Amino acid sequence: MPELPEVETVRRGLAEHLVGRRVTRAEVGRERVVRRTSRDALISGLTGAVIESTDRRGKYLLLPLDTGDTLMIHLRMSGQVLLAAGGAIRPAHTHVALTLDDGHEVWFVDPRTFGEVVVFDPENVAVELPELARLGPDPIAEPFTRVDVRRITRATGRALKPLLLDQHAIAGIGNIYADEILHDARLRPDRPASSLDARASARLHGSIVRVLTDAIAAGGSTLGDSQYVDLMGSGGSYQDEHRVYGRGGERCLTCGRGWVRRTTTAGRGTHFCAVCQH
DNA sequence: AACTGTCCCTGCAAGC
DNA sequence: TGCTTGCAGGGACAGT
Repeated sequence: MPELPEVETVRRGLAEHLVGRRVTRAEVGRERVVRRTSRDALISGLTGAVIESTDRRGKYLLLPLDTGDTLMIHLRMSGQVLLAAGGAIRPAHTHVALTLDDGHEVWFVDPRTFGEVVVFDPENVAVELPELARLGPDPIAEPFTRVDVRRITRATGRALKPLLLDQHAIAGIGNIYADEILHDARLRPDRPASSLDARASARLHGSIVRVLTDAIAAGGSTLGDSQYVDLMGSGGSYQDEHRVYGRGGERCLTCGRGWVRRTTTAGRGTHFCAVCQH
């Protein structure tokens, strides 16, 4: 499922192929993916617009347009953004198709339709896209220091895993990377965040940055079921470096002594090694 | 503030 | 083999 590293990989593909391109045609299939506004709003907001740059905050893809508006794409669980030749056969669940002035098409494909596409006015973000306005710091795209992590962990009574999953606290971390980050930092997911001393908190900061950076370098994680792929349809390879996620019941790769436990926290599958994580 | 549960949706896997 | 049921998961939201 797309988290910060996967969305960043898609963003880099968009930066390479979409910047400077004009949208000559916009088509919307299922109205659900444009539920925040409407089919007409998306089509009129995109037709004739030039994509000026690419940005990302957490899991939100942001493409500023020359009209002053910004195109936002959120992949949620099963969304994909694909680049294709004009006129190519569109896969099932292609809900938005944009034709570019160089003849290529950009597709938004999403079987579960949890994802969404919207054109909004960034001047009015607090009203048009309130979740984006309330997002916490992005650990890769924005300055993010150990002082930030210290502040975030001290100010709450929550456990580490739900805190990492909270997009208002830190933007971009989902279930896979929360488990991998906590394993890397040798911290239990159910440990109260406020119990971290300065040293453990600094370790957590290091793990957040390191795991996300490594995952971006690997092009993200592509699991068997969720089928994350980049703009060109290629999968990532970071799943080969997962040490706990999806390894419940296996011997811990890090300490070689414990077994990876799979529990449920915050309604999500949680994986950790009780021997090396405290 | 911080829990839990619900909803949205489809594909896949397990059970019958 | 073919059905039904359950589960996964991002994230907003409602209720406690």
